[in-house]
Amino acid sequence: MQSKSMTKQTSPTEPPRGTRSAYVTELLRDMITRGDLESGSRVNERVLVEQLNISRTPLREAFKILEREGLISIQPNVGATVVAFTMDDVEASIEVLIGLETIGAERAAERATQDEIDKVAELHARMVAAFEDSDLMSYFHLNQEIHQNIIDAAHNPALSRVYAAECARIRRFRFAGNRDRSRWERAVREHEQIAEAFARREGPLLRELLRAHHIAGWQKARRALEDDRGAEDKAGSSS
Amino acid sequence: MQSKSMTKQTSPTEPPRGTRSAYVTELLRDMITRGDLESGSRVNERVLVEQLNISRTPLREAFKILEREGLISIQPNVGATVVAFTMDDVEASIEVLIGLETIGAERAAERATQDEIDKVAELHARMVAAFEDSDLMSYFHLNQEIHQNIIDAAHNPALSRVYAAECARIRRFRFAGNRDRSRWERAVREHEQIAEAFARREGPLLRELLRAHHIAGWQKARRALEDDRGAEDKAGSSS
DNA sequence: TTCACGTAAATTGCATGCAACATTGCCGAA
DNA sequence: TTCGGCAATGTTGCATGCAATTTACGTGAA
Repeated sequence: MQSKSMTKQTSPTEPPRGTRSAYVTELLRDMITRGDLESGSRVNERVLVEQLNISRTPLREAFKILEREGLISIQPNVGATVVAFTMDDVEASIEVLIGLETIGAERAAERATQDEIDKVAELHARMVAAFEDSDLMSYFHLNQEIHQNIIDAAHNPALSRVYAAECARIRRFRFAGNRDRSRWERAVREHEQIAEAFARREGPLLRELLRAHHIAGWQKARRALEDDRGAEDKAGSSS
Repeated sequence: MQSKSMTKQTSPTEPPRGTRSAYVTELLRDMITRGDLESGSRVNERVLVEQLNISRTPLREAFKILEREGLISIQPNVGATVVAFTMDDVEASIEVLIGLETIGAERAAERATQDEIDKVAELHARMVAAFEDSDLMSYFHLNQEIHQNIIDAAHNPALSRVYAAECARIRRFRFAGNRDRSRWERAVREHEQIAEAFARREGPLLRELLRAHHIAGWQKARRALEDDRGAEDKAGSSS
């Protein structure tokens, strides 16, 4: 910890490749997504500087980036806090994501290359495998990747960009969707249909399948999150 | 609500209200929108530091923000350049904006308060007045404000946020749309219908009117911009 | 000519010190 | 007690210096 020279090992876990700024941005994003930094909590510069072994300059740059991404909020002369989402906020984001996929689905069905279709098929196969292994983490990531790949197949850079950003904002609230096995199984079946519709370039069908998929997933996730939140409120009011 | 940022030069003793970081971010955004910083050109820190009379720290923070907004691009250890849009890039953004308004229109028709409807009616009246005065600048800003207000009436914070961000990205390319009087007149008539549909809460109609409005506006703007670009290429500013 | 290479200049990335602002805690008055 | 004000502490905002990297340039060889 005391060695602050240019050693490659700053911590046993992560090597800071690229710029410090980008490195710490990604690190903080992960910490927020994973819940290491709680919603609504203050984010102290000094604490993070010591914890992450970097100086304040790149950290503050990361703050600015994350603020623009909608993950933290900075009050001038006061400090940064992790943005606290209400369930309605998340729902609003989902509504936006559905809208974006609505545009993307039809365009993707028109414009996708065969390679892109194959890629989604491959990701889907791997996702099914993850499901069968009950590997929730891999499943989750592959799931996200499939959606992003379909969007990307629309060949609209602005769309890809906005979609990715909005996904990142609410990622931390979407784990909860597939916690019970029955919903999870249903989600996999939905994905099966989605992958097929995409492979057949059936834009309108793809669009509707995606919409239904998101709505169903969010309903489950919302309920799970509300349970969590209720439990939290009862358990940990010791902050 | 006058033109507040149409100032040109930075006096030696500026009034940087708020943080320097926020101040310089807005300044740079305006400079890009206005074309003071050309598309594709390098953005040198030292030059801006001298020109804007601030130090490198807030400037570099502004760079990070603007990069996340999609206005500039930063290459590590090399520097920042103003993002150069192709016509297809702009069209992609418009496609996204249309998609966002599609979601927004129906929700806004359902959820708008009477105050919000009145506000749009008032903005519309002022926009018509600007048109009759041939005040293109005011017209343009009121136009943007109307669209944003309709979106805001959907009461979806994520949507408002994303829409505003995407508008800001391509603002500099949308001036060209109403340069010939006939298109401008037609745009005003379209806005008349839009305002009415909104007032009557006719969601689907509003959605279609907005889509048609954007497509028509963009077609004109694209042609105008392509003419400009062609002329530029001939005039020859190569560097 | 063109290419290669090494050095100098310019530019960026980051750490750190200082000043400004906000927050906390204490003390006294009502 | 409660409230207001003031000092002490902590935190943020910014300027600046230094190291690392890139870019520009000049020299020489093929």
